[in-house]
Amino acid sequence: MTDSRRPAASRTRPVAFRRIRADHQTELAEDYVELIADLLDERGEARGTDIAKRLGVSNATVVKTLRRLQENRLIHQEPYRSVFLTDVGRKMANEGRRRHKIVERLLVALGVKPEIARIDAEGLEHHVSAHTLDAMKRFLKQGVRKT
Amino acid sequence: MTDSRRPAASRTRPVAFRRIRADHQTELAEDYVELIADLLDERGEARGTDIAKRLGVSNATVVKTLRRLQENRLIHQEPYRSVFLTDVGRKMANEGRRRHKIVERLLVALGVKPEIARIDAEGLEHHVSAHTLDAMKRFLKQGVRKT
DNA sequence: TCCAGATTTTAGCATTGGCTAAACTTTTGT
DNA sequence: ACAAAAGTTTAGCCAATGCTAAAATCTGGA
Repeated sequence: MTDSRRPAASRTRPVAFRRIRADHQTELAEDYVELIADLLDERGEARGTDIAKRLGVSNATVVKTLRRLQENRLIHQEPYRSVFLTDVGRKMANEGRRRHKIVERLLVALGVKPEIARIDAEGLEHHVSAHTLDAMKRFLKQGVRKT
Repeated sequence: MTDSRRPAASRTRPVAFRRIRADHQTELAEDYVELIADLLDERGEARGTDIAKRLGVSNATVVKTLRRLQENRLIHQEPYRSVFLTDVGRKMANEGRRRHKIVERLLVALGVKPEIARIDAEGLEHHVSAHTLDAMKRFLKQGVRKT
């Protein structure tokens, strides 16, 4: 077909879009475990209501999502009790925080206002590949260079 | 409550998460119109099947999504015919391309490999605020410097 | 202790975005 | 011109993520 004559961008696209769809699946899970980790650190427990408040969604939605996270062994919880992270969940939370920090620091280094950097980083962190994250880290560490 | 004693990050979160959920709603629409714009530029028409191939989803899914886009006046199409963009759709596509280009160029400037920059930019472009985009533009324009 | 108020979960609904298989058009080759 | 092939749409399914209202459970104060 005309395929070989198409610009490379066209052929890479399905890959990119497939990854985005995959990322979206883990995105919510990551947000939850990070938030739960924060709450546990801050106050030793993480109740559904607190999660709901910070995420800006209803209680019922949180309950339903937590059930799924529990099925995926990221958290455990008994009815009417606080949520806790499994080892897997804790690891995911740490990984998320790490990414978040790097992205946020990068934005600030670029001159983005801190409050905005925090908000944007929340959305961006889930779509940064390992390679890009490394590049960001390198950039932050060693000042700069440019073409 | 304890609210005033919580770190600022906690209080900003609902804002961030709400924006992310909102972004997700427009994300698919933006991807579609950008893709349609590309196809129209490349070959003068954009058929459902081409969109499906590039997005990596089934034909049926594309049909269903296009119906929604048409309801939202972003595209128009007659059955069994090519899709076209409305003025609104065209504007959205241009805006998306602009953001995409800046993000991709920034990643490359940071040392990310071009293929990876392209893929990552596809996921990142929807979560970059106007302010952050400006910062990126400024950074790209004036070479570099660092704290 | 025990019940009233607060908290949490369940029930039930809607929308989005995915799929496959079947039905329907359009196009093409003889 | 028309039948077979190719392309497109419809039908009907599923899972995820959101909601409100009702039911269930927990807890603190009398």
